[in-house]
Amino acid sequence: MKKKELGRFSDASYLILSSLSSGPKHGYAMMEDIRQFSGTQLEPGTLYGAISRLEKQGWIEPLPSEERRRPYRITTDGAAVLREQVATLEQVVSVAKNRLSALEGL
Amino acid sequence: MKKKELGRFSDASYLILSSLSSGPKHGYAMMEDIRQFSGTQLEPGTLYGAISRLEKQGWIEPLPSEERRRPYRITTDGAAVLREQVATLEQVVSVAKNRLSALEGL
DNA sequence: AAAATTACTAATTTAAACTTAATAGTAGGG
DNA sequence: CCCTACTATTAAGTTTAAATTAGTAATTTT
Repeated sequence: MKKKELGRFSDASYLILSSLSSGPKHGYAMMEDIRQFSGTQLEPGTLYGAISRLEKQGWIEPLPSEERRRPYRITTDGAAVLREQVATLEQVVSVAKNRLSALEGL
Repeated sequence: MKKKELGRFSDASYLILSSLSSGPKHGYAMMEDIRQFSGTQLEPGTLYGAISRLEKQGWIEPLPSEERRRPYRITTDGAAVLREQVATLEQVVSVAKNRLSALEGL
């Protein structure tokens, strides 16, 4: 997929941004949250890999860590990117739903 | 991302299935269609790679080729998988929208 | 105290996506 | 009728993300 301004934008990325848009969380808490609202179980390798990429891009930022937890919050840029992504997804979902409902039989 | 029953399910995959749910198309026509309804320009490597994976999984199937075109149509299985995916995406989009609207300032 | 859960790190493998280029047929305009 | 642009696919090489798995260690629960 090509998304000129945004670079790659994976499932894991927008799930994490969605999770952080209800407030700062550390990795493990995101895992739980994402599993609950999306049914997707992100494995540690996927989750923490995506987290460090998002941090590098400036879409999330770390907060002072508590004990052994490393909490993050979404940045202004991250929220903007998520808003854009959500708008696109909404559009795609609506097209897919319309087309599927017109599919005879299948 | 893990999706036990479905295996990987990429952006390119559901864009192609969405495209084919308005009727059979060959690769190039999918490219055009997808660009129009999603704003995503799938490059040939991505598109034809995803097509052959979808065929292998039985979610799309080839029709007799016309001239130099290789048209495909979505299968019953493919439609079922897309329906499921769309339902999940709808759920995720709705959560993200709610959370974003509650994000003060950002 | 043992077991389960929390929380993250790390390494390897697999597979997808990006990029780019090559190929070749077809159509339209000057 | 030749040149260009568009149509349509194949192919190759590189990069990156994701899956898988294992390991560590602290905390909580039983």
